[in-house]
Amino acid sequence: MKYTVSEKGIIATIPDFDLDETLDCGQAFRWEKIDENTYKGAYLDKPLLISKISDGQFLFADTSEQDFLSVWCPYLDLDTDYSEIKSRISADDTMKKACEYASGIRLLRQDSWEALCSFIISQNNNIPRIKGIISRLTEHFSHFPTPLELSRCTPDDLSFLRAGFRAKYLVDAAQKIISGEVSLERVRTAPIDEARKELMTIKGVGPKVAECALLYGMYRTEAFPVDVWIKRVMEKWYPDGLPECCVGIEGIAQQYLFHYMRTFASKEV
DNA sequence: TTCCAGGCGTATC
DNA sequence: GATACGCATGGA
Repeated sequence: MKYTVSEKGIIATIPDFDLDETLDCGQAFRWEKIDENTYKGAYLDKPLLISKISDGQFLFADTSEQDFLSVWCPYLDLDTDYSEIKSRISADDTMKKACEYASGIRLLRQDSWEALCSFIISQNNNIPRIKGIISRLTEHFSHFPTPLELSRCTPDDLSFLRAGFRAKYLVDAAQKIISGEVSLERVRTAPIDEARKELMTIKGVGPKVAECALLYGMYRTEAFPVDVWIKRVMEKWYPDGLPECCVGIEGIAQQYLFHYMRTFASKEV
């Protein structure tokens, strides 16, 4: 990772990276686009202003060199070679097109608890409303609430969220983590089927939410969330399953396919 | 007004 | 195990 420290912040050269495609593509919900080339957000309650300053050049402001290295590099998955990943999965023709269409996607290494909550909130919901609920959640607690903080709430206490029927699911997730009934650390390293099973003991966590928590919150790249868009992708191009070149990184392939189908192929019909 | 949004729990067969 | 239906909320 090449970078220099300037008065304005850290200037880093990052290949295969697009702010919109990575921070505003439905994998994270706390990033706010404040102008054409800048996003404002936080991770582990550390703030960041990140701007594209030219092709492949990004400014990290409102942060320190230490946090750049220990927080933002891992979070943005900057040590992973996405050119290599894209080259590998481009052995498949449709995948090649999807990679070319949204070539700046990166899989964020998000916090597992926050991702779990975010995707519990996401069910039968739209992205603007998901963002609103999470924003009210973090503002109310002045940070993303811990499992302990949420476990002490009743669904009624969370009515300010306007999360509807999902509030009770958040409380159940928090309580199961505090009781030890579910351990996100155990889930993180468990064989994928056991991991899915353990997550799905939480009320409001079904196959889709479990898969999203694994992929986006635990960097389990073999997790493959299937929503309506990916269902269409599979019916259209992969009726017999994903190609061999995607084995082990189905979740990353899914990111390219999701974006491709939503913003491009959906125009065909 | 009605439909829908990166689903899931429950009832019913 | 498959399928239908309700669910909170708010924007289109």
